[in-house]
Amino acid sequence: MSSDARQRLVVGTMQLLARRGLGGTSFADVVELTGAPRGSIYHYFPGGKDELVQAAIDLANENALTALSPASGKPVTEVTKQFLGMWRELLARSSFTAGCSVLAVTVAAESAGLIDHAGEIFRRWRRDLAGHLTTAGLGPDTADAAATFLIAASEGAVVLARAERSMEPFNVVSTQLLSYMRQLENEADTIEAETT
Amino acid sequence: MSSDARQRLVVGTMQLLARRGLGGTSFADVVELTGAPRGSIYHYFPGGKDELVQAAIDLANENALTALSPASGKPVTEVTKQFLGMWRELLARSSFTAGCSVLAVTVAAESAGLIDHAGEIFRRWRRDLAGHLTTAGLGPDTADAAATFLIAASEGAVVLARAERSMEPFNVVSTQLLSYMRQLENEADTIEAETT
DNA sequence: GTCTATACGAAGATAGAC
DNA sequence: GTCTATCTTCGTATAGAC
Repeated sequence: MSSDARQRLVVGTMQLLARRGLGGTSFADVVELTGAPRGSIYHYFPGGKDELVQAAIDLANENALTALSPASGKPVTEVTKQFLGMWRELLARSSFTAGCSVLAVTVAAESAGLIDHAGEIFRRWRRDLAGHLTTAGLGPDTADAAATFLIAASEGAVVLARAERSMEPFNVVSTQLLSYMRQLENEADTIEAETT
Repeated sequence: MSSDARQRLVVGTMQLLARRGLGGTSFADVVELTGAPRGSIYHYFPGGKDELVQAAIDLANENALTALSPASGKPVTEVTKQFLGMWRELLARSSFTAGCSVLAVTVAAESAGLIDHAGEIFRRWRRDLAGHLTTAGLGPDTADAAATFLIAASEGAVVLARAERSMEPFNVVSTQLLSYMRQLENEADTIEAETT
């Protein structure tokens, strides 16, 4: 398979971005981690680092959407738990050394194109998550707002957990978020009961 | 004043960290931005970049605590607005090119000491903010949780706003947070009314 | 498709003059 | 306290052989 090296490069770059940030991720690091041929980088990514990084956060995007898809059709709290679980697992498996690669790129990008790409990914997450919440019974506006809130608080919680090297702040935020979402769920059920 | 150059270096480093991240902040950048003498860096910070960055996020810490202090003694929603206002102003003044320097260091730090330092700052913010919320009438546990929630969601909202180059996600999160905090305020008032 | 070699600049850090 | 010069390492990127 000719694109095997390419895929390894993308996966490795995503992991390194999540751990060391954009400036801390060099080609040498990526090659060392993945074992991919050095010559493959510019073969598959003639645009250089920007193009490789873009592909890496695209992968992070797809991974997130995939991780969220089993929550489709489930209740609001289940969707919330699914999203939180994704981040909790990342923190646990990495012993708090990894976070969100899209966030890492956002706060360190030097090219406007990379920032815009990160922005599109976040928009995509917001839209996708809002879709799940709408399916779960929330009104469109409520779902939109809740999705953005959920993403922002989760991202922040991951950063706090990394900095403190502890799951505690993440757990605190998870509890608050679940409480908030449960309430939205109840309000939606109440409205539905009143109007049917 | 002999420490004038030192102060300029620290301020400039903090600003650059907030804009370009840790890896994107070089001594050359700092010297150019601040106009400080090149020779001053290792004179005031013999520990090199780590020591300078540490001083920079210490300044960010103090700035945040100072910005929050006028909220002391005010209601829960006022404390919340004060905290959110600090970040909103940063986003607006920088046209979405700047964020939190402590977050930037957290996601890109290569030395354990720097991460731990960032962790201590976040802990400090959580404690300080919880103190204000307790003064405002929340119970200690509720105040602790709400403070962490507020910080996490704000940090995440700043990242989303930067990525999308828009205040919209930040506004959405602000609204949700205020709604949540208002509710805690009401619950606390109710309990107080019942027990007095 | 992948390799080695290398160009070229920039990074952090150090030494010694002033 | 500040300067210039320099060391060394590392970064991205390119060229050309295989």
